[in-house]
Amino acid sequence: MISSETIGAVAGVTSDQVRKDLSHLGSMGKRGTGYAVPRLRDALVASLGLGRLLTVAVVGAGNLGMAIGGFPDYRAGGFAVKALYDVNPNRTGGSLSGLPIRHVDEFAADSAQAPYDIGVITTPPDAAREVADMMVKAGTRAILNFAPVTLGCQGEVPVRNVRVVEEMQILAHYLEPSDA
Amino acid sequence: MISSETIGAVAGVTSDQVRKDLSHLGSMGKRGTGYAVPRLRDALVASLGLGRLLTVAVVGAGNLGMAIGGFPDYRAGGFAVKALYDVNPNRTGGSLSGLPIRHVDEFAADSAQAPYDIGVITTPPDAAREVADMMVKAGTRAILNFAPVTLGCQGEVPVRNVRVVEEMQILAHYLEPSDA
DNA sequence: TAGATTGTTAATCGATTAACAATC
DNA sequence: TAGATTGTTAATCGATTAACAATC
Repeated sequence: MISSETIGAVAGVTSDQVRKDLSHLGSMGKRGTGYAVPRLRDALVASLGLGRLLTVAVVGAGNLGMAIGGFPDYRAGGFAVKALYDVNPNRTGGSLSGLPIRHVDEFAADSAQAPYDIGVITTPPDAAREVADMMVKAGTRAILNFAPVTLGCQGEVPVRNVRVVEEMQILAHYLEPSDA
Repeated sequence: MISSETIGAVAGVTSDQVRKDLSHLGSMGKRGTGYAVPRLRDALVASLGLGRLLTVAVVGAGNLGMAIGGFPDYRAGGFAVKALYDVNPNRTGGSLSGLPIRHVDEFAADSAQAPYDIGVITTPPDAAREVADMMVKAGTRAILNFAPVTLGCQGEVPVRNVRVVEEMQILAHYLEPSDA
C-alpha cells in the first residue's frame, strides 16, 4: 500500500494533486489506508497505454540518426525502434545492428497498417519540414525534431493531432534572459 | 510596420495574446499603425538575451554525443557548441571537427569563468544522474538529457534553477492513451 | 475626422490548492 | 472508537480571451 502523501513526496508534487489525478482512474484507493500498488500500477498501465512498446521510426540515416536508432541504450525503456529511413539509395536496403534501413518513400506504406507512435527527424534542416508533413499524412502520433530548424505551425500539412517537440529551439525559451 | 493581428496569424496565436505578451516590453507599438519591426526585434533580442550565441557543452563522446556535437548542422542556429566531454582518457585530448574533446573532470573548471547555457547529456544511462548533478553544481543553466533514463527530481543535488528536459520520457506523456 | 490598432482592464477558463465530509 | 486517508467540493490562482477606451 502507498499513500497519496508518499507518492507526492517521491514525485515532488502535493498529495492533493496526486489524489486529484488518480481520481480520474476511478476510486482506486482505500480511505484510511491508501492505494494498493499492484492495482494502481495495472490501472495506470491500462489508462496510459503503456502495455505495449511505443513504436519509433527515425528518418535521416546520418550520424545522429544512426546514433539514436542504432545503439542499444537508445532502444531501451518502453520504445521499440522499428526502422531507419533515408532518401539516399546508397544508404538504404541494409541494416544497422538489426535495424532495417529503408527508403523514405516506403514510410507511408509501412505506416498504413500501424502508424508509428513517434517519428524522429534527424535529417538536414532543409528536409525537416517535408519529412514532418509526410509523417503527419502517414498518421504518426508524435514528432521529435532534431533538425536545427523550427517546424512551427506552417507547412503543407498543418501539424494537428501531433505534438512536435522542437528540441533546441524550445529549450532556448526555458533559459532566462541573458545576464551578459 | 506589423500589426498584432498579422503577428498572431503567422505565429498561430490570437492578436490579444500578442499584444499582451509584447506589452511586457513596454509600449513598443503605435496605436493605429502597429509595431515597428526593427525596434521590436531589437527589444526582443535584448529582453530574451538572444544577442549572443548560447554556449553548449556535450558530455558523453559516444556516437550520439559526437553526432550532436561534431557536425555542422547541429552547431548552427544560435548555439555555440564549446566542448565535448568524456570520462574515458582514450577518447579525450583530441578534437572532432575543431571541437575539443576534454576530460569530464575539467568540466567544473571550464565552467568557472562562464557557466554553460546548455549541458547536453549523451552518456550511458547509469552515468546520467551523476553528470546532471555535476552540471547543476557547475552552474549550467539548462540540461538536455538524451540518456534513456529519467533524472526526475531526486539526486545528490536538487535540480533547481535548471530545467531538465527529459527527452523520450516527456515525449511519451504527449501521446494519447493507446488505442491498441 | 474616420478608420485602424494599441495597451489595459474586466471576464472567462482551467488548473492547482485548500478543505473537509466520508469511511476504512 | 479513533486515527488515517481518500475522493470531491469549494476557493484560489494564473493565464487566456474578450472588450474597449485611448490615440495614432
